[in-house]
Amino acid sequence: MEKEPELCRVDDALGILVGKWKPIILLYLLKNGTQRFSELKRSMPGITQKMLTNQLRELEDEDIIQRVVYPQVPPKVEYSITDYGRSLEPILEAMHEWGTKHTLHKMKKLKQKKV
Amino acid sequence: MEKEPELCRVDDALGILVGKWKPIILLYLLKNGTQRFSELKRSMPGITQKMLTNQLRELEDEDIIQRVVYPQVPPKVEYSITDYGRSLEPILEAMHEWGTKHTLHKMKKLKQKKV
DNA sequence: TGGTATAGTATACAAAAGGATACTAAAGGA
DNA sequence: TCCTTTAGTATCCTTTTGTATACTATACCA
Repeated sequence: MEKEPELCRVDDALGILVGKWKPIILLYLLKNGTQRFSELKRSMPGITQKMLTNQLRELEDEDIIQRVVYPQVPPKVEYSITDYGRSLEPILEAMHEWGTKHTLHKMKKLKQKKV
Repeated sequence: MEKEPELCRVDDALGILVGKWKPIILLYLLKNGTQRFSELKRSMPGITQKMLTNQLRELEDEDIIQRVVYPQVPPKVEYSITDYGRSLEPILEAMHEWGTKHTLHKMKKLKQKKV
């Protein structure tokens, strides 16, 4: 057994993915390609403008997504995944898969609580 | 193109992993097997007793770890990963790998800011 | 009799994340 | 002239997370 290395590189990935809407945004952009602000908003009922802007900015700051502004009125802004962002796909994939696999487990727990 | 399914099963996995100390605790238990409370505490400088208890309880509530109390004085309590918890390993693995791979990217960004 | 060790709990507080609501500019259409 | 559309800001508030500190029980040891 070797001494543990810098264990927590995990937090690097986690830090980027954490945020109430970030996974949904990323999965959406991964599946549907480039999207305008309003399209994203419409596909996420419940999100406020502020939160959407905010989460997009954070993802942009990490170079996970790209923001392109068209100088028009009314404004048009498009968002898309960067290649760097795309490298997160396996992780999202793995989490999604885990989540679907373990829905059963969650339901068992719910039953326990009701008893 | 099909309509998107229930996209965000991702949050199920994410919800379990999120918490300032949870990934470290999990990696630690995965690598080192069963550990007592005090051993965990010693291996995580900076964590408070309250936080450690708290994070362990949350992981226990999700059936990710198991808690065994020995009726002794002074008390002895051991924590270990459950099989269910072990199923998260690939995700942690993937995130850790991603994190190490992209340290370079982070350093580039740091340089940019300094300019 | 007092100190040590273990695994906590209780309380108060600080910081971060998220939400609700109102506001903006500027072109085009009725 | 006013309304609509788009992609935002600004302000304030609530909830969730995380931190600091002090306190507990009880057996063993000197």
